[in-house]
Amino acid sequence: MNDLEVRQLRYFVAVAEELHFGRAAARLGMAQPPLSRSIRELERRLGVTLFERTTRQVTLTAAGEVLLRDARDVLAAIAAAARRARHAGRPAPRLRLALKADHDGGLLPRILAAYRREEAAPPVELLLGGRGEQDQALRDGRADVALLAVPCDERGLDVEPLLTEPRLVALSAADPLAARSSLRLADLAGRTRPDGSPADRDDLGPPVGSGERPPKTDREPAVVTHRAASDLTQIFKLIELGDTVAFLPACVTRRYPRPGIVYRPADDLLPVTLAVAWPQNSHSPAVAAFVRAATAVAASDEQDTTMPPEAVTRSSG
Amino acid sequence: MNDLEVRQLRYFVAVAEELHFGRAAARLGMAQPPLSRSIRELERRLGVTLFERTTRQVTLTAAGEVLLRDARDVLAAIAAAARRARHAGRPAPRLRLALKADHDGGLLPRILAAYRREEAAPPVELLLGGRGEQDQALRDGRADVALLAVPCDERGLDVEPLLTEPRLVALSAADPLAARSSLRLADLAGRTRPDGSPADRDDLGPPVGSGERPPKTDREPAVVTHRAASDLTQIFKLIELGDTVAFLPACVTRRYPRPGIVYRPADDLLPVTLAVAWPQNSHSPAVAAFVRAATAVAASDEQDTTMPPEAVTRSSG
DNA sequence: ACCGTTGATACCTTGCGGATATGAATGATC
DNA sequence: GATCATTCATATCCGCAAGGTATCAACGGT
Repeated sequence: MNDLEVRQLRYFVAVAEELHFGRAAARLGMAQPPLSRSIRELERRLGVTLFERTTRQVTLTAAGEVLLRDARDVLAAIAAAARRARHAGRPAPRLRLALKADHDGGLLPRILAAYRREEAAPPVELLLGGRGEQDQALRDGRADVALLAVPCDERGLDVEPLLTEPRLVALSAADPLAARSSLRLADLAGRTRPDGSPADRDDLGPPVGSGERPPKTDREPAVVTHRAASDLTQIFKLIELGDTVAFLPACVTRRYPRPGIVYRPADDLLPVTLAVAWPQNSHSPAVAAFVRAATAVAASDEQDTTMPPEAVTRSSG
Repeated sequence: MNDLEVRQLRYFVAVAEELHFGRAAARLGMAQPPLSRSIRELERRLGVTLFERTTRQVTLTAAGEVLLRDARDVLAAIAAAARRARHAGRPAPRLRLALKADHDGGLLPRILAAYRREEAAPPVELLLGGRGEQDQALRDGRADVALLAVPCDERGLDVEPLLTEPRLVALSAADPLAARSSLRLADLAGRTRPDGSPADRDDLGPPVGSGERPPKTDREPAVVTHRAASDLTQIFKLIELGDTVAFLPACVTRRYPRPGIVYRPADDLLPVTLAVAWPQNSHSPAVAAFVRAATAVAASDEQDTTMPPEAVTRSSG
């Protein structure tokens, strides 16, 4: 049939991103003429011109922009399909759970216990990652299910909220602001967050573009991390040095009382909602079992919300 | 690279659906040996066996089942991408709005008026269809935006609820039940709905499989429609004949008072929510304009909810 | 006016996808 | 239990389309 081919989409995305046939061809590891011809063939099949080209510059048409979005999605979906199939073909496929270390609202042990009591419960493989990596891992087939903070990019995912809890500002005990009992985000001007972004605004929310870099502050902070710190111990180290602050869910702050660090509420710091998420077309019984377990634990936890969290018995250290 | 090809996925889906290489090859319009070889090549690339085959029967492995879901999605996404690109390449691309005739909650005229006042508002092209066709039209690239009833299959879509309104049972004035002022679904046992499904249960909800047939009743009704009636006039004809009942949103019943038909509330008939929906990766300004218009109209309408709907001035007939 | 850049064209080569012929294995039949 | 039919796999050939090289043509900057 007159079907689009994956190769054509790959080529198209390369040219659309480079806006230069020569560079795109180099990126694809091929010569320029066959690339030009392949794009022409794609345009012929679609009956649509995708690029306006002169010998000096190449621009996307409106149709090209539309196709670019879809083509990226399709290519990602194909790669994800391959990954998922490969995983499912392993002799004993595990349930790959993506989460950010310690950001599980303290529910993880109970969720895992409830999960293991389910019928179809293959062993769980943890996939630890930084903020915003969980949804990506679900989409590209590296994970089967995730515990993540919403809002996030929910495209292609099913998301079930579990619990909402406030976040606190973690700052050095030596910080002047530590003397105050409550803060506002504006008070944090000049300080940075562990990922390098400025701390006086809360950029929580779905990441818009895929190739997004963390915005840089104009004035250089005293401490610059080469890579964004994702490990909590690294983060605490940075905070103790001053100049860096972090917004941490209450469950994390309760678990990590540290001498050099204080936690303060901030009025305009939005609470974070923990959710369980999975790919929309997943019909895996293991995923279903995990989701059941997670929602059951969260529901039983909600009834305890009336008593203060200190009153809850800690089962283990 | 070791990338999957669309052709391989098409072949795989055909074999997975037929579970027979010969028939699958016939369906694909090709000979059986190259099909077998192509599947083997796919398995080699994935490093996974997708089918257990003996000379007498072919079965899907677990990995095959996983890939089948993803492959169907990918193929649909590619076809949709092609359709969308073709449409976007037309000289004056229109905004294609999918909806079910008359099931617009009476909002459509005002939504269209508000939409036309927006900045980027290309002409609207209506795409009328039966229940459950709207989400499909969005997914496969035939429509850019839709007004539809939730719950529906929201996979790949963004959905914004507009208004919720009760549904009423439409039945023949000659029906014994017409004497009662209120019904329950159980009272409707034995009657059928216009699509042929039994009327004593409400199968509202997301359709599970793609190739689902409407369930047949065991006892044959007096009137059998060859195709499911989707046109309201056809539906009314059937209802007048008795034996058929329909669940219609209040906005429809208000617009169509008919002598031979009465509308009765049913206690356990869930209300229907009208929503505006669009493909998740759509960044079209026209779609954004339409969604803004629809939500604005719905919001302004919500304030009038306190007064009974009869009190609302009817602008046109 | 000249030169460099860049996409298009022409032509050749090759690898892969498809067809035909045939083999091998398995279940059914008498 | 020998035979046959069914069905997937293998062997081999062929044609086309994807990729490479050489070259042209158009446009911009100096």
